[in-house]
Amino acid sequence: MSLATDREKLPAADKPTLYKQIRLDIERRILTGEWPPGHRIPFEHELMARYRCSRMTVSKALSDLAQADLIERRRKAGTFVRRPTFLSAVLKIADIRAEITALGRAYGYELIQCSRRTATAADRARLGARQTGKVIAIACRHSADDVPFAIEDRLIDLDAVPEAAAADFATEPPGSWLLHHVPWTEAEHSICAIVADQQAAAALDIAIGAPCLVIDRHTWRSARPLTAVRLLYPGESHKLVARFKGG
Amino acid sequence: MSLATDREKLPAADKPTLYKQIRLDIERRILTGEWPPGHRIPFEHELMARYRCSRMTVSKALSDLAQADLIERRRKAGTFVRRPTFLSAVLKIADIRAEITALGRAYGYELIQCSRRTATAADRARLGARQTGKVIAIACRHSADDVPFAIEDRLIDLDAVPEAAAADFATEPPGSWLLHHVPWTEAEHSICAIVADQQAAAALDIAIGAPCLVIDRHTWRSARPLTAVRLLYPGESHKLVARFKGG
DNA sequence: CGTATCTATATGTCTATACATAAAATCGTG
DNA sequence: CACGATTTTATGTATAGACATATAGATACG
Repeated sequence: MSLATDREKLPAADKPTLYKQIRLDIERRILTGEWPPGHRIPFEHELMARYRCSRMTVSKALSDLAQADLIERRRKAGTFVRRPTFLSAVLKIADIRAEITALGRAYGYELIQCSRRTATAADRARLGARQTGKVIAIACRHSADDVPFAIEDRLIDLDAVPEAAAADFATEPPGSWLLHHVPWTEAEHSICAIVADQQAAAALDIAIGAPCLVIDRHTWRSARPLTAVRLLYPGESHKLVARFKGG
Repeated sequence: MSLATDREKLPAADKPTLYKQIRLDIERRILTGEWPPGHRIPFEHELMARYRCSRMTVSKALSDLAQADLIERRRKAGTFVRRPTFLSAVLKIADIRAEITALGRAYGYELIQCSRRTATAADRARLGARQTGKVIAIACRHSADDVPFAIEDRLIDLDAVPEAAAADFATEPPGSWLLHHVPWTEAEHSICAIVADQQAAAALDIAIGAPCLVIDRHTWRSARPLTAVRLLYPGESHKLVARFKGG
């Protein structure tokens, strides 16, 4: 190693301050699975050496990640990648496959429809995209222990997420694929209740007129729309739980 | 002012480290309205003098509050109390009166029932409280422009929140009162969809069988249950929106 | 008067250091 | 070996100082 000119290459950030770069770098390793849940993150003094900075700086990056519940810090023991909790996962990460797996149930996935087209006016309105471009439209169904769990209707902006063209949504659910391949900066959920019409009732194997929970989620990266998804859950058998810290 | 022995009295915290005490102190002033939205918080060097600590320490407290969207920091201008945004408010703060007022609609409140009793087994189960004690049970209705907006069914643990005995829930909605008088550390929301039964339909002025959104919220202070509330919203006319930052 | 430039200043980041604290690991003893 | 006391160590908090950066407000200029 030579002098302080050869810091490791790091992914770019909004304002590439050092602690943000460190945070993003570690976050990337966690989200890609390079550092799986339970993995011990290098000690602060190791990170100091790796990034050639002071302990306060790596500590700030780690504290940020700890506050986001991505890692857990234990005195004397070290810092570890947390396994995502079901509670916070629902509204934050919202990967249905991980959610069902975490519940210890058998995950089932079924692609109903997947098509690629030039965005219609309705598609653009739904995404909130200004200019015309290509989109992927996906309909699929998630099940737990062979019982329908949710149906998903998604639109992905192919110009914002060109890698999605190569993804195989017949085998991997789009939510999981996106979570692991596409970083996002903002997400908005909008939740309401409806009663099942004939189509929803058939897909979810419930009665017509039964209550359903609808979640519309929009995701952006730096104000650019990435994807819009509508999830339909059977209403009473299902609860969304979110936990917040206020202290 | 004498020497460093006379720091201002601050409310207690879990681990009363200095920056947490500062954070809590400022948070209290904001939540009680002593520092209303738009108010400029003292400059860092003023806070340094007030709390007799270094700038890094007050900066950490302020950064925490900024991350929680309670304040906004602008270079050269200073630090200001943010006016709560509707978006994040819904699932985080959940003060229905503030929510409706922020929408520019006329808020209406109607106390349906309010009683004080020794906690039954059902009450204890609902609160998650271990020991028996006094509780307040409240039923009320919120409306916007004279249209029913939500009905509320709440239980408050009087042992954990003794001040509630003196509150007048005939004029002030319990959610607003609690928000301004009782600090909490954890909250959990659980959301599902149901269809309106006869009673709910009458209270919300909707059809029997119409979809309703149900939010069950539990709030704790340092793992001690404070209150449990069930909110019933008309399902389709209403959307809950929550926004998250992931970057 | 409007506009471009400069300056003062509050926040943002970073360093090097110090001591506190919790808990894992070790040691010593019965 | 079991168990309590001691040591070690990684994180947690705090400090004083430095420089960066954005920008509100003052100033100079056309």
